[in-house]
Amino acid sequence: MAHILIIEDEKGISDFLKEGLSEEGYEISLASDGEKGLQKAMNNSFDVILMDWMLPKIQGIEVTRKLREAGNQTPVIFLTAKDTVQDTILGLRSGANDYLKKPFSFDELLERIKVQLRKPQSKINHILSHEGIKIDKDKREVKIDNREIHLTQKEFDLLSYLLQNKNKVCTRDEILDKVWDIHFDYDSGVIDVYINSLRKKIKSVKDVNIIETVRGVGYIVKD
Amino acid sequence: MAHILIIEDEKGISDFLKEGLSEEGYEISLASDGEKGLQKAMNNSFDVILMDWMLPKIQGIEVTRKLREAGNQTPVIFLTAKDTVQDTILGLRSGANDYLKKPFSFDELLERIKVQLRKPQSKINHILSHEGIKIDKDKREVKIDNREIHLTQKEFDLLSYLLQNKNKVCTRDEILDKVWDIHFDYDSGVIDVYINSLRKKIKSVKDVNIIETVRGVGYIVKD
DNA sequence: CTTTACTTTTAAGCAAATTTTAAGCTTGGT
DNA sequence: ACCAAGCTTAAAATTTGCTTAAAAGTAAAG
Repeated sequence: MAHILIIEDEKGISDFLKEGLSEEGYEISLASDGEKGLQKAMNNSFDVILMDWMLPKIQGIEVTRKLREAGNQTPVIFLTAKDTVQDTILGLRSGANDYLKKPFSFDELLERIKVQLRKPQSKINHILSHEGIKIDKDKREVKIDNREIHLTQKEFDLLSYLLQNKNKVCTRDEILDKVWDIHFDYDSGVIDVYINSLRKKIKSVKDVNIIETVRGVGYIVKD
Repeated sequence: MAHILIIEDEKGISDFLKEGLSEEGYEISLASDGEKGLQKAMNNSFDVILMDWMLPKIQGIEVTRKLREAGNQTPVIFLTAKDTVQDTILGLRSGANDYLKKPFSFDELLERIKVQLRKPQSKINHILSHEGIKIDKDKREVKIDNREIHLTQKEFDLLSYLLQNKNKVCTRDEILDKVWDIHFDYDSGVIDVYINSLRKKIKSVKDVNIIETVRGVGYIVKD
């Protein structure tokens, strides 16, 4: 689970935060002044830092600035009583990622922490796989048991669409709509031709038929 | 300069935003309802989206959700009169990156936009390298096996962009958008010409072809 | 202001790959 | 056995990308 550093000198607040966040499953570290906070932040890798503005030794804004100068990119959320627009701007400009004015709602804080924890982009959704067939949407590459096969654009789009809707029958209309961008009623044999060519290309590498036809309706890929 | 999409139905507000942000040097696009907004957001690559909550056709929260479902990671900042904690949480949970309650300070908005525009990278990306090809973005210098080759500005930008997106197909639209700053549909052979010239210059020093073409889509540099 | 060197864009011909059409053939269900 | 739906194949139509050359645009130097 994610690891959060709280840099806050008022024990009441830090205890309250620690308790609440622990309950949510976060691992918490505390620092009671700017100096200790900076040191902890530099020597460990936290997922988020909650920062007070007014702190003993070094002010929060200065801690943030020094962190960024040192190349540390850990998301910083200010939690502070300094509530003017000017303060907010200074806080953000020092390198913080968000700025919450006290008193704040704990639930909102939770949600804003989650925003910072979001992965910039998970590749997870860009790779589909099914029985040894791997589709990498970024590279537009298809591998069967690690052997690459070349698909044309439409073949790739069609196969992706079928795998994306695994275990669900894709009707001809849906396929025409989503893969061919044809939104009206249209009758031609294109789909048949492409299904055929996909099956052929797959079979040339591995003797399976993953695309079943559902007579009168469309096609399906089952687990 | 960064490109911002404003999805907002009240003309007064969108005009105000457009004027203020243009003055700051941002390029602005407008959408007056959720449907148009979603469409624009999907078909272009913006750097930030400013989103109203209550919109004709599709609500802002739904637009955000659909964007994220489709894998679009563009930062979204809600600008809305819905000011309860519960609304904020719903907004952020739908996939937004920040949430500002009306009336907000324009200066704070500006600063929060800048937060979203911050690149999550440091000096690492100033030097790209790939199979003996080294690009120094600061010096705008390209070396292949330590022999320098001269690239024109556009050639340099294009090669940088491709290397920055290593292992991901760069579509022609994306390239036109990011390298040529052309944000509308445009058909010309410029990209082909530049790819050709890049390949030629690289080959004149080392007999490799790092730029693969993905027919019907774009180009990719693979590891 | 004009020249010159260079960069960027346009345009056109060509070759090759992709996509669509069409026609005959197979198959499953009644 | 019949018929419609689906399969297979090959050829036609279309699109795409590569390559060149020339035109248009820019900026520095004379």
